[in-house]
Amino acid sequence: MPRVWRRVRLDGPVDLAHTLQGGQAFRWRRQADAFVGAVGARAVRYQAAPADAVDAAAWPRATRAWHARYLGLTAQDEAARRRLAKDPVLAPALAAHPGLRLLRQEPWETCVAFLTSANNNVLRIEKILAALAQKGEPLDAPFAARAFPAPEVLARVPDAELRRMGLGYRAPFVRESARMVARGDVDLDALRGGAPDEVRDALLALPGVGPKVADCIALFALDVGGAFPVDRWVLRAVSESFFEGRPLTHQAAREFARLRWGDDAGLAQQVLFHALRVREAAPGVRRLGGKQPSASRDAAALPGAWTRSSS
DNA sequence: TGCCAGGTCTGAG
DNA sequence: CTCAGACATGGC
Repeated sequence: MPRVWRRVRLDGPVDLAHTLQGGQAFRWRRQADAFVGAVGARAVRYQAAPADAVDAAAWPRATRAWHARYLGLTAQDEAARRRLAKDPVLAPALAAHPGLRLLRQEPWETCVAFLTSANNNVLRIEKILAALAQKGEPLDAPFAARAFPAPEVLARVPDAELRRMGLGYRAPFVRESARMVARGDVDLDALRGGAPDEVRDALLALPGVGPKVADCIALFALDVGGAFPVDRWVLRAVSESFFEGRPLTHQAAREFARLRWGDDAGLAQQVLFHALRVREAAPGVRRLGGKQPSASRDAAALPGAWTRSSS
């Protein structure tokens, strides 16, 4: 099957490093000044646009729209950002990271990624997903890229092999979830755009999926903007920024977010998470951009991004 | 060398 | 219903 490589200019500030390797997605690789990976059945290469790049109307609109959606560069995303900017407490963090976007990823891959993320660290999550991806179809690209293996495929991988990939005790979770999704017991696509509570409850049926992972899948893959995943970082951020550091339950943090930000809670979550992690520069956290992260560096947002994708 | 990692599951109270 | 502990694995 012939592949056409297209080069598309995307508008809007995108901080590729922080967006693609900031804990939302785990399969992007840095290649010189670009990021290579796969989204669904497309191999993709993202790169900051040259400063003198000019837009061209002839470039394929559909492809551009597709990438704009994936990278969180739609008009809706901009609107959400503007609304959140009115929150005086959130505004500084938001302004400090103008290029941080909310990705719209593939549901099944996101499901497995965050199943894997529980009680795990980013480096290991990346390695495990890379190993799992070897079960997927290779994509035609000038770099190594594979589609993420379908649930039917993962459901057939023996438990011992999954463990060998580093999944450990999560192996049966992945296998059983794969089986359930393959059977249609949980229809991920049907949950797209649903109400946060309903989507979450539906996802909780999957083994290894608890409240936090469910909200991650809802937010990063199912267009549930009001989903507010509460992990240790976000819990801390909410407590410190809004409750003077008082202890807070996960549920309380989530309800607070829903009340304060409504359908924009998810983007707020990403901003809070990212701001805290950058501030901490915690050990084990990848040094983004290969340098000390800093607000000024972030503020120098990229004017756009080039993409290549087979179509 | 231990501790820790974008939690979840389980059993006890 | 709330709440410790356990939980595979490997990086730091």
